[in-house]
Amino acid sequence: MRWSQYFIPTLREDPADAEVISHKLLLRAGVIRQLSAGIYSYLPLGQKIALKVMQILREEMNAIGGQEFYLPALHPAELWQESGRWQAIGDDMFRLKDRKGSDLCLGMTHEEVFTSIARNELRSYKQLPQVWYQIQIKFRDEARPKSGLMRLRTFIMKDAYTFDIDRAGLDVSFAHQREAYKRIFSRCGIQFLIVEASSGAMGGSESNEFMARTPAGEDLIVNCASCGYAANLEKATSRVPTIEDQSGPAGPEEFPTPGVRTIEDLTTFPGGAEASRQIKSLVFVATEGDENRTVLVLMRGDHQLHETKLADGIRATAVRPAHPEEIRDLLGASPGSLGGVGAKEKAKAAKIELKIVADSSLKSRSNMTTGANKDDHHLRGVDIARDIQVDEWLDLRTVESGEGCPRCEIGTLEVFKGMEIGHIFKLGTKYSESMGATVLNQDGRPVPIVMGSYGIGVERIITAAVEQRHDDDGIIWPKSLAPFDVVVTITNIKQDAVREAGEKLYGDLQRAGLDVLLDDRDERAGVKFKDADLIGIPYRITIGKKAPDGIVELFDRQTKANTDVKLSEVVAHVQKLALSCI
RNA sequence: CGGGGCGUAGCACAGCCUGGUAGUGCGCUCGGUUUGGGACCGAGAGGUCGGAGGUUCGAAUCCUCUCGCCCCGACCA
Repeated sequence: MRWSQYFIPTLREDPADAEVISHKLLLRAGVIRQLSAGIYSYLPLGQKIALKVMQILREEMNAIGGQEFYLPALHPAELWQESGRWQAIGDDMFRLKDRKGSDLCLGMTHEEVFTSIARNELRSYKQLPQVWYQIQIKFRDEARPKSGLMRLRTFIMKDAYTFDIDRAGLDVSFAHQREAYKRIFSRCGIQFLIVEASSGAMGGSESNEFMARTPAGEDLIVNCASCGYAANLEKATSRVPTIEDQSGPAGPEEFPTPGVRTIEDLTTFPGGAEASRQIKSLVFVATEGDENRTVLVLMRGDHQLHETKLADGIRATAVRPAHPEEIRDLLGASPGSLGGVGAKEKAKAAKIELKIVADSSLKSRSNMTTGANKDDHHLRGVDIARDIQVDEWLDLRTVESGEGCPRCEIGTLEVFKGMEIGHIFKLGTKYSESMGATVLNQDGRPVPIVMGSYGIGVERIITAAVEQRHDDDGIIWPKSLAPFDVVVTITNIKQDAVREAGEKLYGDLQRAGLDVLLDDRDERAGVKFKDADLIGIPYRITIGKKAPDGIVELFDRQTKANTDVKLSEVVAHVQKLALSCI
C-alpha cells in the first residue's frame, strides 16, 4: 500500500474530546473517528486491526471445536419475554417497533437466539457437547458511553455458547474456553489476569473476568503477587486480624453523645471508642422485582460496606441507602445514632419488617459501641451475640490495598484498576429451562441443556492493547494486530536513486509475503518518522542517503533500536522478525 | 438520571464579562527556498459563531428554550 494514496488522517494535536490515552492515540493515528457518543467508525487502519483481532478469535475458537454462526442483530420481543429479560433489562436495551407495531430489540447479547436454535434442533445427548460462536455487532444503550472504544453503544463482540448434557460437561467446556481466552489475549500482546467475578443479572453459578491492567479501567481488581489470587473487588475477600475484646458490662450502657454524627466523631468523643470497636449501622432498601425490603447492615466502624456484596448476599437485584425519613420512621432516630440493639422491636412497632445482616468480621465481638436509636445517644458494652438479633452473617467488607491475602498466608493484596476484556459464565440451565431447551438423556428423559456463555469485545482488545503498549510517540502495536508488518520510509522522493531503491524494496517485501506500507509522500523525513511512530507499525525501513551504497536502516518501533542493514539482506531480515512471536 | 464543563474554519483555541468589521496557530491550495525527527518566506481558499425564539438601531457576545459532545457520580447482559 502506498501511503500517498492511503487514507490515514493523522492528527498532530490531541482532540479535545479525548481523555484517556488509547482514545487520543486511536484518533490521532487515524484508526477511528467518532460518529456520535459511543459510536465510532473504523477507518482503513482500524478495519485492518479489527480484522486481525477477529482472525485470532476465529482461530482460537475453531481450535477448541467452535462452529461459527452469524445470527441476526434484530430480535423479536417474544424471545426476550420467554427468558424474562425483556422485563429484567431496563433502559440498556435498544427497543423499537416495526410498521405493524410489533416490539423488537437490537441484540445486546445472544443467549436467547442461540438457545432458540438449540431447542429447535438439538434432540439427544448424543449431539452434545456443542460449541457455537459468532462475531457480531451488539447494541447497548449505555447510560454513559465513554473513553473512546472502552464503553460503546454499538460494538463488535465474539460471543460463544456451549451446550452440555450435565454440569461435568459444562466444567470441561468452560475450561476449554478459559484456555482459549488465555491464548487469545496472549496472542494480542495484552497482559491480563483472570478474576473471580460477580455474575450479576446474567445468572449462573460461576464466572471469570479477564482483566487488563490499565489506569483507564473502570473496575477495581484485587491481586496477590505471592500466590496469584485475583478477584474483582465485588467478590474479593481478605484476611483481617482478629480483635480480642476485653470483657464488658453485663448489658449495654446508654450514654449521651451530643453532636456526634460519624464514626470519626465518636473516636475523639470523651468516653467514645476507636473505630474498630464501633459498630457502623446502615439502613438499606433492597428491591427484588416489585418487592421492597428494609435491611439493617452492621459493619465494623473502620470498614467500608461494598454495596454489590450486600445485594448479592441478600439476593436482591438492587439496594439503595434508605432516606432519612424512612430511617426515622423505622428506628426513631437519625443517621449517626443508629444501632442494632432493639432495632427489631422498633421496626415491629413501626410495622416494618426488618432484616439484620452483619459483616462476618463482627462475629463474636463484644464490648462494642454503637448508636442507641435515640438521637445524640450511643450504647457501649454491646455484645453482638447477646444484644443484637443478627439474621445473617455475610462478607460485606470492601477489601483495601495492604490487607492479607485470603488464600495464602504470606501475601499482601494490591488493589488496582483494570478493564474487562472478556467474561466467561457458567450459565447452567437458566436459559434452557425458561425457554424449554431440552434433550433426551440416556434414560430417554428430557433434561434441560447445561449452558455456558463466553464473550470478548473486539474494541476492548484494541483499547487494552493501546493502553498497555504505547509511548510518548504513539502506539506500539503487537505484530499480531499491527495494520502493516513494515513501513518503508523514503526520506526524499525527489532523489531518484533513493526513491527507486524504496520502490524496489517495496516490491521485494511484498513478494516475500509481507504487508508493506510504502511512505512515498512528498513530505520531509521528520514528518514521516513522526507519523510512522504514531501509527505504530512494528518495523520501519528507512531508505536514505546510504541507499546508493546499499545500506538501509531498520528501526524497531518497540525498542527504538535503529540498525544499518544491507539492502540485499533486509528482506530476509524483516521476514524473520515479522514471523517471530508477538 | 443527578452534578460540572464545552459547542466559533478540517484540528486546537482566543474573542463573550463590558453588544458595533469574526481572529490566532496547525492543516489545506499556489509560488519559491529547503530536505534525517512534525521547515521557512510570500500569496490565497475556507466560518449559517450547534439550532430556534427573544431583547436591541445592531447579537458570537445579553435572555429563554432546545440539540449535541466531554468529565464525575449513579447505572453497566
